[in-house]
Amino acid sequence: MAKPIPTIKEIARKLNVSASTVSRALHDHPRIGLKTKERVKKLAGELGYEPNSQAIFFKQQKTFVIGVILPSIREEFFSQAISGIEAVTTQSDYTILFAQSYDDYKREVIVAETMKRQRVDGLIISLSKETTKLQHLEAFKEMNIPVVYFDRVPAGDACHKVSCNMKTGTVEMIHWLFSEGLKRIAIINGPKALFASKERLAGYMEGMQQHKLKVDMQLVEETDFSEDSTYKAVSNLLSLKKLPQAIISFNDYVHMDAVKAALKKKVKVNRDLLFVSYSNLNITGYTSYPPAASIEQYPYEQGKMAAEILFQLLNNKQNTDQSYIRQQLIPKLVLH
Amino acid sequence: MAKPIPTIKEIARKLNVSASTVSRALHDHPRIGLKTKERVKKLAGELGYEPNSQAIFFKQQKTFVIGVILPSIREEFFSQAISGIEAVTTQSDYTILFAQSYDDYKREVIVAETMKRQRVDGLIISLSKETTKLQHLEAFKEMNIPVVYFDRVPAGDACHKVSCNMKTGTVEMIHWLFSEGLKRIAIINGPKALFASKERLAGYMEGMQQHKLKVDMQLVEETDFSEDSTYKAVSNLLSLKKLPQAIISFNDYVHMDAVKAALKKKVKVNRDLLFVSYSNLNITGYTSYPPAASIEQYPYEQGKMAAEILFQLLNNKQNTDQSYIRQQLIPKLVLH
DNA sequence: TTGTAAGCGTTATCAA
DNA sequence: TTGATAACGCTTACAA
Repeated sequence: MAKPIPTIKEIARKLNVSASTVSRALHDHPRIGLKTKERVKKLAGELGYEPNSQAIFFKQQKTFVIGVILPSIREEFFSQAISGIEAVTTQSDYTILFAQSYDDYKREVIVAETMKRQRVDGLIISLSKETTKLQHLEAFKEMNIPVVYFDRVPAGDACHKVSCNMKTGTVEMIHWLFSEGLKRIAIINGPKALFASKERLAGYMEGMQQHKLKVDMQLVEETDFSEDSTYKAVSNLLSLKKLPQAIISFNDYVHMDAVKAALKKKVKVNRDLLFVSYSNLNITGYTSYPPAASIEQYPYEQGKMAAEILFQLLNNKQNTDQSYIRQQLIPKLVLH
Repeated sequence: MAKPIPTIKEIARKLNVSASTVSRALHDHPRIGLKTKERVKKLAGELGYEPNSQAIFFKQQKTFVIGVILPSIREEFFSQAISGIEAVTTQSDYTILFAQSYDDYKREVIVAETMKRQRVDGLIISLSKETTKLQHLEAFKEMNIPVVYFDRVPAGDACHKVSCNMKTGTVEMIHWLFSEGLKRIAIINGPKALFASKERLAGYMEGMQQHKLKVDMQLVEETDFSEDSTYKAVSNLLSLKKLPQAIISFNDYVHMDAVKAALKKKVKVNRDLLFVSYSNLNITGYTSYPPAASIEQYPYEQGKMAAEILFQLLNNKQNTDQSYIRQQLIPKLVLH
């Protein structure tokens, strides 16, 4: 059954020509005999010859593979993002080596190692929520493998990254809430380590101050994204003497858990207490209590842009220009 | 800036030993001098040596990469499945080359080609809903690359596959509906070409007959999974003279669209008309009208089993045993 | 205990 | 127009 894959050598042997001739014939090299070319192509077709990319890549020191590491593909945000990445890579005949960190720093290090060993030509990553150190990724740079971060990006300037300016988005959100007459605005933020959390907080502060609203730190809660943690955050907010009039959740998943918690506590969701969120995912459309407003973060576009930046870097490898590319998308407030 | 990745040769040169010694030292070959071993390892560490897997794989004629082709990772079903696959591959130091067919046959062919060129060691695939011909996948067999299908599997016997026995599941569902006193049971099935659709229909027929219920083909609708198509199916059912008492949707996404449609038509969902479904996805828990019952299809387990079968095949490559492995999971009816 | 050399499949360079 | 050869990085039989 094992009809082995023919190699150039075999074709050469059967045709009594040299391997290089076969190679050239298959590549339509200009100065190769027409007859030879045809003979070679014919036999190659019959034998079902397939060039061995492993060998080619090995020789070229390229793999035509880019690594993609995401916290969790189950989140619609990331599944959309990877589709954006895929849209770009397909065009360039690149493929995607995929792995999840499951928001676990150790796993992120391990899968990064694996991808490094696999010699991916480039890496696109959205950091795990636990990640603070970046040695495992700095290592790529040393090997001259470009790394592009997106969405969950490091704070510093010394990296290529794509993200949504959540500060701006949050300011806009508060602006809208204020215009609706709401002044006691709470936020359930993500883990402090996340850059995205810092941005949200900064936007929260700035937005409140712009409208001369007092910032009450009791209104600032935090979740590690587990349902329990979000439940606790909601509990805390609902046990305050002065109840909040609106809750901004870190994203739509937190939002859904927050609503669940609020309903248990008999809150009249979006009547007594307005829930708003980030991400603007499709699934909220099917839920009982979608957020009254959500900030669209364009995951597909973020993925696409990250991939585009990566290819830009790959094509300028020898380029001495060592500046970093940083793109910020302007999020859009979507009312529901 | 380009500190190039050191190779075995360089280490050998700097240490005035041969490349083979370095290779053996790094692999803890038993009969290599302790001192040499240490010297080599030390320098390798200092230089940040990383074995070039490309070269190793090239030599071993293996890639330690398996291809995974899914219709759409945005569906929770498939994102759970790939996590199951990943759980297995990680243990064996394999990585996943990932691509989506977007339920487009042509795309499926293209990405399959790409993976073949990349010489994946094996392939796991869930077919696009358009796929009827399998040449693009037969080609893998000829190259001795094992292929394992899961969930959306071909009908024939001549392949390795994992799926949930949806016939059994559907019979069980009808059994339960009957026990709830419902007799006019409609089904919104998927495209006829899908094996999964055939199984559901077979189960529907059998279930109805078991309970001596008349099978009325007007109660059997079909959707191509688009919201419009599902809307039309629901419309048709609701315009029947004798209205159905229950609707079985192909999966939870169809279910959600079906409910949306029914609500537009002023149906009292799950009161006048009971909605049940397949998949038992988490997201339905957040929706206003989760299915009254859903058939758990164990996507994570299916992915895991498919990967396990694949590794079994990879480890028995020379094995002459050419029988096909076919696994069926028994789905579970989950009441909500 | 270590070194030498061949080989994996392909392509590029040089020579014929 | 075609052929011979070397090279990519690594492993491994065989030789020393």
